[in-house]
This record gives sequence, structure tokens and C-alpha cells, in this order.
Amino acid sequence: MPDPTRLADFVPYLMSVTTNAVSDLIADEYRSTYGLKIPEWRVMAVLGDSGAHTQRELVHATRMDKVAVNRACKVLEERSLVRRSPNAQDGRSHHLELTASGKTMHGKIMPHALEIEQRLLTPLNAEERVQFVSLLHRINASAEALEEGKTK
Amino acid sequence: MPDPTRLADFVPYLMSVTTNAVSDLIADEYRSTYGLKIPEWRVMAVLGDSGAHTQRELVHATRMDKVAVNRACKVLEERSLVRRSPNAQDGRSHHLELTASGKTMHGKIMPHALEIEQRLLTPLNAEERVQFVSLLHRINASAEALEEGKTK
DNA sequence: GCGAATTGGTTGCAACAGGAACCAACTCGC
DNA sequence: GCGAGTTGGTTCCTGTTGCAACCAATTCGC
Repeated sequence: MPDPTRLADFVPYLMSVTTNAVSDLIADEYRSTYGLKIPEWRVMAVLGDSGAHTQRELVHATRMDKVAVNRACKVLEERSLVRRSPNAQDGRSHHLELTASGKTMHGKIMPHALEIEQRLLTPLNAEERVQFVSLLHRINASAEALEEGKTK
Repeated sequence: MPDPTRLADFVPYLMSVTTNAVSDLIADEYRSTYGLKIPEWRVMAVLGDSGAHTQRELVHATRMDKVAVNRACKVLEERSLVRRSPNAQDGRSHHLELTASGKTMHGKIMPHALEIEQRLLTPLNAEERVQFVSLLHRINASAEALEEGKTK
């Protein structure tokens, strides 16, 4: 571990800069190709992968704010990529699911997303990729544990 | 590498979620303890580590937007943590450097920052920490290379 | 050296995110 | 089943961010 009196070696800073670069790259690609923003794409990814969800469930699955989820759903609904149907169990919420055109778009987006991911990870070999994902998971858990500890 | 038809295993998503958790943690700490936002803290870190810089140089060192740098400097100046002095070589810009009280604060902040970093990285052994930083650097380079490639 | 192009810094503006307040529907205790 | 408290969803408002236009000082071509 280098001595991070220099900002450049401070891990949270490095994470922030790197993640920003990656996010910008992907956001550009999605916007120019599909007209989707990242929150909207995340919602589509979840619905396409595992079917109908309520907004509540989407908040959990995407780790986004409930306001962000709500806005993304509204946009997707206006574009007829997603449909709402009543929730028999709870009159306050709806089930959201992809429409036919939503599924078509999902079918194009996911391979595209995986391809971008592969391009990004090109410099890493298979073992390093697994390692990287694992390290991220562990740091994530650590950050959440620390956050919890703050009496909140 | 797990099959990321599930959002949770998509690397850019995982990076975003993890980095957000880390940033929130740190932002809370700095704001409640020193009343500093992250951009302000970054500027102080650079000035404290390697002395006077112009805004132009700070933009490069912190990787932030020049507007963000300008605003951070203005705030720090108002709080008398940073001082501007004329630049003999270029009348448009100034040299920015920490005042005495800025240096005092820097002396407290940096150990604190390193301590947070250590806490965050607790679950990783020394080898894993080095590995993580190295992987981040390589992915960062990869993202920048891809960004460059986009005709921009 | 004089005008054109460039660069450092600043201001204004528009998009975005997140929190707090709010409404409607549900659950629980009694 | 009635009232208190909770939860899903929505709206509103605030603060932050980043881009684009801009001004002033500098550099370059000639």
C-alpha cells in the first residue's frame, strides 16, 4: 500500500475517479444508442431478468432512491417500455413489467452491456476479474457495516 | 466471472454502488467534523501535500471540473484556510496555498482520512490492498482509453 | 508590436439527486 | 370494526454538478 499523503493514492479517491470514468463511458453509450439514462437502464435490467416487481422491490434491487425509481418508471411507462398492472395484494402499489417492445429492447441492451463490460475488463485476466468483483463486494460490506455503526 | 444477467454482478453497477457507499461515509465524516465537502477536502489535501498551486494545476491534480475547483477555493478562502497570492508569471491566475490555520486543519484531517481508509480496508490483507489499488488503476486506464477511442 | 487565437478563471444556467412532506391504503391492537 | 401507526408511492423543494458562454490576460504569427 503506497503512502497516500498524496491524493492519488488515497483509495476512496481512486475509487471515485475510476468509477466516474466508467460511468461516463456507459452513460454516453446508453444515451446515444437507446435514449436511456442509467436509472432507467437499471430498472429495465431488473425487470428483464426477473419479471414483474413493485417499485418497493425495485428500490431494493437497484439500490436507488425511491424517488429515482419512481421517475425512471414514469419515463419508461411513457415510452411504453414498461406497463403497470394493479397489485391485488396491495392497492397502493402496482406490478411493473416490460411490454413486448420493452422486452425487445432489453434483448438488445443486455448483450451490449456485457460487451462494454468485457471491453472495459480487457486488461484483466480471468482470475483478476473474479478477484476484483470479490474485493468490491467485501469493501462494500465494510462500508455498510461502518455506516451502520454510526448510531444512525 | 459470474454471469451478470443479474444487475448485481454487472461490474460497473457494483463499482457504482460500492463507491457511493464509501463516498457517503467519508462525506458525512468530513462534513460533521470539519464542515468540509469532498471537493474542498481534495483541494486542501493537494495544497497540504505539495504546496502552492494555481487553479489550473488543481484541476489536473484533483481531476475535478474547473468550476468545482473554483468554488472549493472560494469557500476555503472565505474560511481563511487558503490564501491567494498574485502569480508573477501570469496575471490571470493566482497561487493558492494553505494559511497557518489551513495547515493546522490539514494536519488533523490527513491522519483522520488515513484512519478511515484503514477502517474501510480492514477486511483486506496487505496483499489484497495492493492488488485492489492496482486493479483500479488498470481499469481506470482502460476506461480512459475507451473514452479516447470514441472520436471525441 | 498588432491582431487573432488561446488559456485561466468566473458567472449563469439547466439537469440531477436526495430529503422532507404528503396522501392514500394497509396493519395492528383493542 | 375503529383509531393509531406504518408503508408504498408521489410531489415539492433544496443543494450539487457540469456545461456553455463569457471576460481578461497572454501567446503566437507575421
